[in-house]
Amino acid sequence: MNDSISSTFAALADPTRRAILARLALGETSVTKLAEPFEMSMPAVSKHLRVLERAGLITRGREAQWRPCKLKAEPLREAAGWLDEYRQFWEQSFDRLDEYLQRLQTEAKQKHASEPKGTQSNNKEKVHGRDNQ
Amino acid sequence: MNDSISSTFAALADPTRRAILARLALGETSVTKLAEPFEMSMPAVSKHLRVLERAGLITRGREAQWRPCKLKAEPLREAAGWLDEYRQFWEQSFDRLDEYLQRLQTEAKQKHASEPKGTQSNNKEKVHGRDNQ
DNA sequence: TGGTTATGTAACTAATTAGTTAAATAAACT
DNA sequence: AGTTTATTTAACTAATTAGTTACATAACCA
Repeated sequence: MNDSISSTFAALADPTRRAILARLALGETSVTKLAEPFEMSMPAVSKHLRVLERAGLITRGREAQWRPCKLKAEPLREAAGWLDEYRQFWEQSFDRLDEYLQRLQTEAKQKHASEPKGTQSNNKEKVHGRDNQ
Repeated sequence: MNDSISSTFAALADPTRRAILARLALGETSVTKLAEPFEMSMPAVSKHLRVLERAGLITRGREAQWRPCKLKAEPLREAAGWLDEYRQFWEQSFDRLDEYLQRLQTEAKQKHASEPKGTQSNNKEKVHGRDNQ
């Protein structure tokens, strides 16, 4: 498991490391600041940072006694590229869900035409969830 | 590490499991068929399948003595959604690379105007690599 | 020079992972 | 009923991971 994409996914599989990346998305910062939100020793955080560094997700500079960490998004781009090849599959299932919901809607209308308009398409948007993740 | 996205990324961190998903993208198939390309015992493959199943990336049916595996892309959609929040970062660095390459081009033109046209923008596309990953 | 602050390394532990072989289950075939 | 085929479970091992505490390094500050 020394290929680039494996070490990227492995690095992303830990919530602490994802939180660190989220913090770094707000800007470069020191190890101590990064460690603050976690109930965990500094060496533990240091180890997480090394994992992120090995995966190429961060770089570390030097500024006096601080080692500011900086997000490097290139491996994330690779990972997104890998996932993108499967996009058709989740979009396909949404298409089927759309059909299903539309059929439900049609059947409901046929049974009793009193259902207020717009309700179904609202549900559809929520289930899709493309905008609010 | 029992949250959905962590177990998804962890499942994707192994090349064997990614290869299994790639195979399943071509269609539902049996455990034995899935195991064929790998120099690895059946129980090992079986364990990989359990990891994928736990992550919700596959489901297993029953058809006589076969247990056909089927790709479920929903967790991939979640993972892609998580990554997408970082899209601006890799696009941003590309923007900077664009600027850099454009500056190189401009400087090269100023030094000796004999550089054939179109070469630089070709390089730019290759470095972007949005189409050929 | 000596103290403080920021960070990394060493050595250890417990839990998890990825593999193995051998045995169990379950359905089909004769 | 007995055999073959497909798959899973059990029991084990070696390697890796995520954490700990104690110590080391390195730069600044008085």
